[in-house]
Amino acid sequence: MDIRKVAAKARVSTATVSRTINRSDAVTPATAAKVWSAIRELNYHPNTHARTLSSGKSHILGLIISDITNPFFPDLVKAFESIAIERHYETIVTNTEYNPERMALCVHRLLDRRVDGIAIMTSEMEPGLVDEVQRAGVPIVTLDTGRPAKRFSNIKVDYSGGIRQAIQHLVGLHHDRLAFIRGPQRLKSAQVRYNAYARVAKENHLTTSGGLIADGEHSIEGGFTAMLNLLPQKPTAVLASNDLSAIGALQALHHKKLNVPGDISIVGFDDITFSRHTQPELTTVRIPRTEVARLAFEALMSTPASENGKEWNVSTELVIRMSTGQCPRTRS
Amino acid sequence: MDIRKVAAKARVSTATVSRTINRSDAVTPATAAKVWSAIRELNYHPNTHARTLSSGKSHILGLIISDITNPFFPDLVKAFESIAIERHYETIVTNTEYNPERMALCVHRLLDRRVDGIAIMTSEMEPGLVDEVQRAGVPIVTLDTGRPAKRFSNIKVDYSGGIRQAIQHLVGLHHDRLAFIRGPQRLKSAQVRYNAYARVAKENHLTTSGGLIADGEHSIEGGFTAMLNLLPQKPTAVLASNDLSAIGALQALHHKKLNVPGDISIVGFDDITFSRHTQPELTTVRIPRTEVARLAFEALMSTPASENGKEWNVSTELVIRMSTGQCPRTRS
DNA sequence: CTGTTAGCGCTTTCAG
DNA sequence: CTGAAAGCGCTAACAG
Repeated sequence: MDIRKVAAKARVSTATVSRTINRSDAVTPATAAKVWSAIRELNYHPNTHARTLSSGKSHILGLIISDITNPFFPDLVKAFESIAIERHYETIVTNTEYNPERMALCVHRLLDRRVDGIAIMTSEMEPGLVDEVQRAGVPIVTLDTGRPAKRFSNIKVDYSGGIRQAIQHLVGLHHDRLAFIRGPQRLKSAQVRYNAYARVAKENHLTTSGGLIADGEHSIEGGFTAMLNLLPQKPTAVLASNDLSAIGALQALHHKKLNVPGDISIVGFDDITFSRHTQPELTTVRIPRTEVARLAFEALMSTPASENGKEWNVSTELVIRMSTGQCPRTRS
Repeated sequence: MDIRKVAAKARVSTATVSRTINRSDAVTPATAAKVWSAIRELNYHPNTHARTLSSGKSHILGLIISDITNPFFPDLVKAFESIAIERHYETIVTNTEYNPERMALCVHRLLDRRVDGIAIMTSEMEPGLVDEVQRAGVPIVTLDTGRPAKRFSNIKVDYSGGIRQAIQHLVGLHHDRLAFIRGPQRLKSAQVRYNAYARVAKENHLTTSGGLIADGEHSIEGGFTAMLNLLPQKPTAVLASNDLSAIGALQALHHKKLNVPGDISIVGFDDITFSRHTQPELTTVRIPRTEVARLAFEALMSTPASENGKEWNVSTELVIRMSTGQCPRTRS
């Protein structure tokens, strides 16, 4: 079942069949109709590999993430795939498992498959790999990594703005001892969040003594421990670098029979699905992942083979739920 | 950069290069060495599409799931991909979004990409589609759907056994009013769980009056509502068809200021990651998803082009955590 | 507007 | 054990 059979049945050349499949407008509606009906009758499906081979475009996109098991990613992946499907692209998703070697492997596999673009959503990236992709002539888009260059775009999330939204919310509730649970400082996105906390806290004349900073490793367990370490410093509110560690903090407080937000307020970052279901529901800074996915796709599509990419900005949104309230000391 | 350049550099024919790449043992170690070094020097990567076109094997597998956003799936997907990579297969993951039309679309897209096998892990399946895949000559494996047939394998999870484990655990704790939160009855896997509950409860001479059954839709919200509806019937323990609805039940009880397991015991099903982090930690029946992924891959690999598939069994495991305890009425 | 034809890069007989 | 050559199924000039 190949294009020749269709051509024969429709009594045209294979070129014409190819043209009508590709919706070239250089085909008379009449002949196109003949071809389509032949296609239907024979239940013909073009061979994508043959297509790729001769056209040079695979219509496959690569999406690299850290770990599909991390609740940050599923929404992103889902959104990216939906958009891709809509635009008739297939997507291959690969996990780096936070491992640089594995990241290199992912990139190479995608390059071998001759993908038409690679979206790297891991907030870490070896510059060497970007080069390689660029040399391969494949558009690439990353999350918070580097500046636009040849075929290279970047999506920039306004983490600082998000932290500022959170702190202002807390300050508005009269909190004055604001602790921070950091993420792994080797992650650029975690660094940025921490720096923003330090800066904005200072702007608001809040103490940021060492005791108010703890490391939460961006995990529930880490957040739990971090919160326990923070407790002796009597913070009135705690800002976590991501939702997972905020959830850990929530559990630690529950464990210590402290009330949230009665005794302490908690704010997360990311707005993973589960944040809506914690006890109490978590106030958090949302990263609009659907939007990120959309921009990533757009960036890949809009980067003509030889042009420079651009920088795409996305801003965060404070989602106020039940884990934040008036500072206990200032309540009537 | 193609196979010809390599052949030229190594001073052999393209056939020989092809053979050494494919590790045919019809190549002298000496010539193979020459070829490999040429490959390395030129940094040659075979074009997978050309390969697929002429060999007929794409080395791509399709993995169809309902929704990557459902916490049941990420582990499964991750495990499947790791195994696939290890064995040098690429995998394309697609979401049906619980929609039959979309499922058909997924299957067709995969067939168009000439995948070497399709794993459908959705616990729902149109028989028509299976036929189509079979006719296309592509091995297929499903989860709890139908009996083995030509190139068609099935993985059978022992849901009944799981329900039995849960009920026996509860009976051992002297519970006698055991409620059940059902899943959507159009899902075969949910039906099986419900039927098993009814049967095993009866075997143990427990009441299963209508009031002890509620619909939880396999979601947190659904579980919440279901639990509220169950409360007037004063169950001493509740078994949920999946963890999400068990988590909803937990929240409902918390909301009503009831203690788990002091007042009521709760058991979930699946053992999603988050079950370890609920308050209290959820006792649940684990479906070993890594094992399921492994078997699915194995099933696809071990189905020679024209042979019948087989049935692969996987059993569940009761994970006892903190949400179950002695029946309150029978405590000293 | 349609047909002819030369590849795309690799695998695979078939000879030798 | 190695090479020559015929495709795999499609696209893209180039003619007409």
